[in-house]
Amino acid sequence: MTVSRVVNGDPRVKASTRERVQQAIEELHYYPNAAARALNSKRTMTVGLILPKIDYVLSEPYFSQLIYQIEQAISPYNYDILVVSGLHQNGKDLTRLYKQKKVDGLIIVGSEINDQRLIAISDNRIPAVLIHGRSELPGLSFVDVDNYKIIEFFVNHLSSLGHRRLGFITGDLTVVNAYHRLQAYKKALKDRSLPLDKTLICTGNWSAGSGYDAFLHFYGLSELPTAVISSNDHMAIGFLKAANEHQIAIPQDISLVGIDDIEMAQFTVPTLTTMRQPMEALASQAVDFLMESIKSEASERFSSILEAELVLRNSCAPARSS
Amino acid sequence: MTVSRVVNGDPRVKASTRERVQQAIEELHYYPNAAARALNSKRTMTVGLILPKIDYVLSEPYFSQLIYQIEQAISPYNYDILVVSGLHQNGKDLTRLYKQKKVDGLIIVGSEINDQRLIAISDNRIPAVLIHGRSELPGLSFVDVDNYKIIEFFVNHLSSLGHRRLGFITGDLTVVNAYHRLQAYKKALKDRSLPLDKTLICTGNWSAGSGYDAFLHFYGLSELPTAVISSNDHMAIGFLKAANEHQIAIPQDISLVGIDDIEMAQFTVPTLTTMRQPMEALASQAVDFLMESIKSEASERFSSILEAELVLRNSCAPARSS
DNA sequence: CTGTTAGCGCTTTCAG
DNA sequence: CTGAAAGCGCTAACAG
Repeated sequence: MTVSRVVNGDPRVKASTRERVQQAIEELHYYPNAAARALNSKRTMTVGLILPKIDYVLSEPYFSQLIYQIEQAISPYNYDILVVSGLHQNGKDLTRLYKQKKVDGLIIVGSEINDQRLIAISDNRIPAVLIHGRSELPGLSFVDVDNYKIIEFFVNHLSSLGHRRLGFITGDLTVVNAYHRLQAYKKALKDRSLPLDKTLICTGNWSAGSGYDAFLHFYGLSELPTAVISSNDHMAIGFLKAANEHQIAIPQDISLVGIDDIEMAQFTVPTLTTMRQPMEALASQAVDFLMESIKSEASERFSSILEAELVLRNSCAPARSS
Repeated sequence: MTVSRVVNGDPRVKASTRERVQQAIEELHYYPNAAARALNSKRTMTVGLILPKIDYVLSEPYFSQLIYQIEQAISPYNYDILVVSGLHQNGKDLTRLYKQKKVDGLIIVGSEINDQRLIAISDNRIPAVLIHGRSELPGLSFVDVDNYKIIEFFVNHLSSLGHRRLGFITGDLTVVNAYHRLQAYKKALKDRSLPLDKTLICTGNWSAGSGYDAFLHFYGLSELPTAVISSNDHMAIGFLKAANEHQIAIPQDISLVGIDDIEMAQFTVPTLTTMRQPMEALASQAVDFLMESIKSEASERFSSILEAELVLRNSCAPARSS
């Protein structure tokens, strides 16, 4: 049909015919059948968005923001997104969606360390990009934030305020990001020749509840840290809550910082000093990389590391002169 | 092919052949092509999830929870979900996804009052169900929470604590839910013969910032309300923040309640009394209704109104005897 | 510039 | 119980 040409913007159609067809399309509310198109064009115009395995992630507003940003970024390409939680059965085989030809590529959020699922993706040459993850696998692109810089900045910031006992609350350590942040903490202490005290490292799992527990852990120590770096805002909020219940004042007794700049960070008492994730850039880069991978059959890798932005609020104070 | 029969569990295959085919499928990592299937079976095994138009929704953890629950509920049906924000262009024509044959039906979250888009859906006999919405349109099912009961309960609760000046913070009044809650507030006051003071009704938009502003509004009044009902937790948290900054103690000076029971409601100071949304039930009912509508060509309507559950925490106190 | 032919990978329907 | 034929709605390649 000539219709097909009009729909696809093929120039080889007389202007007048095009007009007539356009009009008919409008009148009949005609939409081309995506399944039929996908069947022979090998393009589904859909990408899969794989959310992390851990189940509390979706209670974090952070992820819904990300979904939103990705949707915004991909919409100019006329793509839709299929959202799959890594949690359940389907998540086991990330290649399913692609092999079924339901999607042209995958965006994977917050992959785990040594995620075996990524190998299958690379082996099958599935266009894919990781957000908040890294991989050396051929064909796998990634976009991440510079975790080292974030932590290094905070360690410097806090130690320049006179703090020497810096506590650290990790995220879920099976997740790449959490691990990097912990490494960065250790390195930064070393760089500033601050002592590394293992009791000041508390393993959390990103949830507010685990931040609450982290406070309890520190509170049980013979000496409190004078400042604490939390691997995300969520845990910092839990920490704040526990501190409040135990009459430990933030920031007077303990300075506290988080990461992400979730909306709630402005509404805590005191407001939370944190690092804002460049979420829009993260999303749009990821989308651009993925579109590039889908277009070019050659499985190139793209990657970029973005910088977080400091948001200075009221949860830090100089260390008490002792 | 016999393969097709095996894949679709057709019983008319010899057991031995079935085994051999199964094995080949495993070995070759074969997955049937969804586009081809969709093309002649008229089933895409995908549903569209339409999120609200308003852009701050996605900063609410509430919605990501919902996405998660829907995903869980639909996965046994072997369906995937395509997520579309109502915000941008595509949202204008909700029928697009269906007409393109990309989805078999739609789940629409938090529709607006007199949402024109719904008419097109009904007219086109697109299987659809509203979550947090109502509609009398033929073929449109819905699942909602009993907003009247929620508000009525709170009004009774607070007035039985001796409060007579009850403030109310609305959500975005273009949204069905927000409107119902406001109506319920007015009705409940009337039922208890409490005076309706318009200055005690403050129009918010669901965001924490608007809750903050609501406090400021009440604070500017010649007399503060002694208790405030916020149409969601998010705004209650903003309110809490503003109150704290102005040395108004919650609950001593003002009692406060929210709705939703978002995770943060446990981490505020004081913790927030609220109503938990039956989110899992909401999601699974919606999915069941939708699957039913998709199966039966007859455009039946299903609906159910679920009850929220009280979560009593520390943000309410008896009114001061004056 | 427009129409015809063929085929994408499946699931019918109808024969064997 | 298994195979062969036809067609879902589109686009690519070729004629006209």
